[in-house]
Amino acid sequence: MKNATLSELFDQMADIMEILGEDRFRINSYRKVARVIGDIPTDIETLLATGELAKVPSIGKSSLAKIEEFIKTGAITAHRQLLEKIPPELPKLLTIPGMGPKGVKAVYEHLKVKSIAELKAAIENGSIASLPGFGDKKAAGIARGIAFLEKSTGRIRLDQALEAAELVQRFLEDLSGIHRIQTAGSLRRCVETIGDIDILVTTKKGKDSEEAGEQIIRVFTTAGFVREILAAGPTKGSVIIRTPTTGVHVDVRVVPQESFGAAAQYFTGSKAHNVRLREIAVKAKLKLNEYGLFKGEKMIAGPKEEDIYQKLGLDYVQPLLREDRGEIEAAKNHSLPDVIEYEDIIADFHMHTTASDGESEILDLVEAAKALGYQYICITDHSKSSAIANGLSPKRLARQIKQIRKINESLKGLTLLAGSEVDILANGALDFDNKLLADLDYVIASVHSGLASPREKVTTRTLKAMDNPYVNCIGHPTGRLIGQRETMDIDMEAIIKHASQTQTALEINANPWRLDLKDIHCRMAIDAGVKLVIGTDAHSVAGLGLMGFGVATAARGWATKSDILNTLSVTTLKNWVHNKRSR
DNA sequence: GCCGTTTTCGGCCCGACTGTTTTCAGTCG
Repeated sequence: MKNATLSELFDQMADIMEILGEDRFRINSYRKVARVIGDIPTDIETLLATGELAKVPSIGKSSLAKIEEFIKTGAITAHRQLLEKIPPELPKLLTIPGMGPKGVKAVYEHLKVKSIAELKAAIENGSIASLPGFGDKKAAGIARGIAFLEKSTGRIRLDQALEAAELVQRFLEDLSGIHRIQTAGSLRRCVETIGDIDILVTTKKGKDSEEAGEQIIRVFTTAGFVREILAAGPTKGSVIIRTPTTGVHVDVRVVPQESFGAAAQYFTGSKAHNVRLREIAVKAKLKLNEYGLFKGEKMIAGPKEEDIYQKLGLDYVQPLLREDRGEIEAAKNHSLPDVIEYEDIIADFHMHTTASDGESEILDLVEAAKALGYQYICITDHSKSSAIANGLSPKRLARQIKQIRKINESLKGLTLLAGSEVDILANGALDFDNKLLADLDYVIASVHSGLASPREKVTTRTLKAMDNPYVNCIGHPTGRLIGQRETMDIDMEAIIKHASQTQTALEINANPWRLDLKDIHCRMAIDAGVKLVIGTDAHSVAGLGLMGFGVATAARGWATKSDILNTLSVTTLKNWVHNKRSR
């Protein structure tokens, strides 16, 4: 799959063109192409071959030719020519907060600075501060930017972001003069990783509301959890807050009450989605900004987010879909999907007990599931090959099945199903024989070893597992751990196609470390008619609470209720399982 | 470079904050 590489190449060309000071609209086109390619889940080579790529918006003739050249030769001439114009390390300077293309150009042209190391030296010997347009404060700011970059672990996981946001939110709730608090940005859209946290605050109406805003920013930026203030104006505060593991960038923005909807829309993004909206506004001779939608001087929408969309002639697009992945077109012609919601979930299909590597007993999980309002859950401990996870031997699993049946007999209000997370062995065989699997209600098959094997191998073994009539689902299909372990090099198109042919569901593992399948693959699977199942992979009672991350990921993949197994009644689910076994 | 219910040429989203400035450019989101 060359999509990621190509996306990077286009971004790199845009970086270099920015430093060279070329036409910004042209640069923008390259950025757009980079984003669009990055969002495409299918192999770009296939799309090119079928002619589909030429139909993708934002990819024009010129980009198409570059992509074609890359597929054929493994390089793009235009890219190589751009690289020849600047030192190879120079674009890296753009990653430093506070360094933009003009700054990079200036330090290179005046001081021959070609790398971050050389920039550091130039700051220390004072030559940066003496550049025209620079100064002591700016030099110090760049030094802080470098330090941040060196310490930073990059984007954080959704659960980490949520925790940090809650800390700030609780703090803000205690302040006076606040009308409403709303998290925005990528966190509200539940993107799998978060760069910085955006929190929107509206002030209560009144003549001193402006002053109240300033006061809020002042108090926020001087709070105890703040490690560093990046900016603090009358309506916007930007800080790095202390967390146990890393620093997190948090922006708080204050707007008047009547602008709440417009501001929520604006700060939720995504940027690409917003640009599209503002283009539509301009065409309708309107202006859209964070304060409202305006016709001339007159505000025609602002307090409510829904009204912004409505006045632009669009159906309301919920935050999870705002990525410019076709939702604007769908909102225009009233074909937005009615995506899955947390309330639709009545079951959890993936959890571990003390029998393998979990921390909770079956009965504890049962009670917790009841409290969550579920109708049924499925116990899925590891199989014997996962020795580190204390995987169950056939004998132990047989005993556990009996135990589960017994508990289920006396249960009221919840059905307890017996399952297993069976290892897919290196050759694609399963860790238990079919006779034992036949005694289970539901079977997840997962790869836990050999994740770095070649594409061919990891793909074939998973395909083979799907052929087994007792395998109902492939657990965490790509094996990735966000920020820690790359995805397996697996042929997702082949997996999805075979899942459809064999009536095998694919898991959305709800653990924020995994979110596997991820959103764009969910959408691809749904388009192919594959069922998805959300599993928390809980290793304790608390783990059951991760369901929301999985639901959000499904919704970001445009999943509706009917795409998700967790919405089926236990009877329908059993019929579904039976269906594959009797094929 | 891309695109077209005002256009195949001439447009292309919007505002806050900072620092270095005498009125604004650069950066960021």
